[in-house]
Amino acid sequence: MKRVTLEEVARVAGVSRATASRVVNGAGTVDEVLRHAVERAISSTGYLPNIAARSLVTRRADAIGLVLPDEHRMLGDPHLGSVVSGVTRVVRPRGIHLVLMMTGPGTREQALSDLRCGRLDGVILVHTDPADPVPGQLIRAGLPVVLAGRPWQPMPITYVDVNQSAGGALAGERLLSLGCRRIATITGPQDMPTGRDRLRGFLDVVPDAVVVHGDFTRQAGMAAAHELIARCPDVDGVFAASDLMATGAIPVLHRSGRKVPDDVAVVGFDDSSAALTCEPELTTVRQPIADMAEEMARQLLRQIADRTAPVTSVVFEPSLVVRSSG
Amino acid sequence: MKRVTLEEVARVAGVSRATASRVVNGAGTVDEVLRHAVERAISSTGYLPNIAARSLVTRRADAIGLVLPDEHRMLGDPHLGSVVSGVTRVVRPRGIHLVLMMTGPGTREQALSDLRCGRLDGVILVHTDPADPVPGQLIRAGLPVVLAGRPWQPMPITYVDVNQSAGGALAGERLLSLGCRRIATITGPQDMPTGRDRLRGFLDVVPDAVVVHGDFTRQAGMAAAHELIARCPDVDGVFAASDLMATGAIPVLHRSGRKVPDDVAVVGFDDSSAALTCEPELTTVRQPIADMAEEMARQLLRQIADRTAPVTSVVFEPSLVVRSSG
DNA sequence: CTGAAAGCGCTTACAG
DNA sequence: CTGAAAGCGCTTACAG
Repeated sequence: MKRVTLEEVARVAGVSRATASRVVNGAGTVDEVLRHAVERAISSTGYLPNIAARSLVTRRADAIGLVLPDEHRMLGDPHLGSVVSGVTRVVRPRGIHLVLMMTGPGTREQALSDLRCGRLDGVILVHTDPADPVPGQLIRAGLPVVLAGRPWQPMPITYVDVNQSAGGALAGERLLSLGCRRIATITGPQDMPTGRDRLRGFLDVVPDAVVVHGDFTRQAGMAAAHELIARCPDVDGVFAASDLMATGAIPVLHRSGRKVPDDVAVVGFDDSSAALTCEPELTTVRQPIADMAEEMARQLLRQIADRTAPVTSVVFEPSLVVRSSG
Repeated sequence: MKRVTLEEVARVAGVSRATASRVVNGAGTVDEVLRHAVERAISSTGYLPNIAARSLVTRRADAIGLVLPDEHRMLGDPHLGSVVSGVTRVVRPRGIHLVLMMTGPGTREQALSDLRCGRLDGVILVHTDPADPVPGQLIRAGLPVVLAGRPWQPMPITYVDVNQSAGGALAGERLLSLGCRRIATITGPQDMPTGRDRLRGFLDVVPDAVVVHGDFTRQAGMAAAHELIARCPDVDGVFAASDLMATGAIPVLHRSGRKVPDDVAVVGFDDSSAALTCEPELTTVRQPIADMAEEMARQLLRQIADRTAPVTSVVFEPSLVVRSSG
């Protein structure tokens, strides 16, 4: 099974390599007759273009990177599949490869050098943290990059996010409409935009809520529920800023003799798979992850096509998924 | 920021392009003095090799594909993160890219042509189904491939799997040692090796178990639990062949007035995140997914390095994770 | 150990 | 619209 080159296709079709190349790349400026001859030659020889040779001259890798944080934070992330699926939808039809880079601490620079040496045309950065220098370096180098989620500090970078505070408000309104009178929230980390925004939106709607701090993990949800019961025994509505925290809190509430949702309504955030496997099933705020991922890919492709494209931010609206817990 | 080429490094170091190339690639046959000169030139110029140019001559892409089934089956897959993380651990230090291909029906051929045109050096195939022609085509073409999980039909292909029947046996032994007398199992699909093997191993240990069929989904777990209660009201031990089915079955058991684990012990399979968010937490059979993924990557790299490497299969042993449900 | 030279397979001005 | 030719940046026999 030897490799078929353009040279051979051209020979079979009786045209020059240049013409063969034009029809492979869909240049409109080829005579019908020759085009057909080349097309026949392509299928009869089973020709596939050598991507490396093409890249060498076009200076495009036709590959983008999806840079994820290290395993500790990502292993349990319920959204990875949806993100990949969304990005794939826009990238695949264009023949662009999705390169997954799961980075440990200090390894994110890998993406930078892949970009610099032309091995990647651009990257989508997920879950950066405030100390991460990569986004800044990327911007300074003028390399195409899109952030998943608003950056920690304001910076001129394209990002896609969900309206986190609107999500918090949705949760608050739900608990209010359920008739809850003593409402509490278990927050996400307050040094993350996500954590802060969800809380802010929630407090806009339920200003007198009891606030207990958490960090999005299940363990934090359990600890917070204990604290909540002690501080506020008559609590009848809880907004957990992540589904994971909600799944931690519910068993604690149950064990304290409180029924969910009869005694305490619980609303989560994420609509992760945990929302469905928990008992009762979780009412939760949904982010359209796959759609957001599609948009990130589109934004990145736009930047790659036009290096001077303006910095953009796209914010999606969350929705409430009503199930049994609240 | 213009691109630095080997040519320039050579000029700065005062050597030929060939010599510069040798030190970049770590060929041992370079004089100490020249080597140092080149290394200095590399860092002073910030040189990064152009991968496309290198690929063109080495005929290696330095990229492998991870081919996953379409979103429907993968979105909820709890293992994606672990698989990626395991593969990354072996692939990254070698500078090899991990290309994620999430395939819809009929799209798996993409991987094949990427392989043929040299854009990928090999692929790891996850969750093939029996009708999938790709594994066969890959083998026939002599292209490097590793399967995640035993193939449906016997074929000469390298794969990595967990000892599924040993896992079923582990679950059976657990229920037995708990003193259960009326034991049942909710099976996976019996046209999948995974489903069959888990059942077989379980029945080896609990030959008189009541068997209800499922398909690994949560819905199937709920339906099966209803059937089970009807057919066998005194059931006191259940092995669900997936955690998802277990999380579906438990609430049904609860609603029927049976306490888990007091009245009915439940053991799952997968040690997925669902096992932790369910109440009570699930006792389950664990597969060392990340280790298995590492091994797949290693096997693939071996095949890429040596096309005549013998077909191998590596089978890992599962373990029982005891929590509260059984 | 080192360098001059060929060649990997493609795209793209440039002429015609 | 078409083709001859240059060139993308690297690696690797081949001589020396």
